[in-house]
Amino acid sequence: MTRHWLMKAEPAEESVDDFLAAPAQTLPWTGVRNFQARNFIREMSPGDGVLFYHSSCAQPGIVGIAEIAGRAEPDATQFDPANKYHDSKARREKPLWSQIAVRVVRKTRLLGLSEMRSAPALESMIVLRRGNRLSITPVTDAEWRAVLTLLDRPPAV
DNA sequence: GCCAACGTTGGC
DNA sequence: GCCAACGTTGGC
Repeated sequence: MTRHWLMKAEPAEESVDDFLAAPAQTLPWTGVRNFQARNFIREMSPGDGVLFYHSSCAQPGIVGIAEIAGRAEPDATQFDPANKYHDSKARREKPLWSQIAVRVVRKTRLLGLSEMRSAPALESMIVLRRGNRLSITPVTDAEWRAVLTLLDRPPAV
């Protein structure tokens, strides 16, 4: 079954443009170090739709449409002592964290956080809930369609 | 830089 | 298993 997700990236680390510039517009999504978000990665299937979100930046919001391009596999960065996401508790034979290939399909206009909050159709989105800090959240079919509709319109805020 | 909110850690 | 302290996220 095809599902939909919202995935947060910090553009200073990896932006939607970095994905577009990569071979096949695809990069592994690494560095997730939260169990709930990791479990979502493990539930993903190739072809799932992704809302690409920029966070911790001047203009937080949705900036592109992407899709899952592979299956969950061990996150390579957990084994690398030189990597900032290194996890000393992880073992090759017993990985703790997962990564997955993500392909950016296209950039969109910025659907800013404030515009998202002001759209009644997006009210239920987990990413908009108070105190939410999850970097990966499931998106319902209705929310997905509502976002695509909003993206086709000029900015409302 | 501030701060709310949440996850993780570790003592007991 | 409880829970206080601490660390992190992320918008502003």
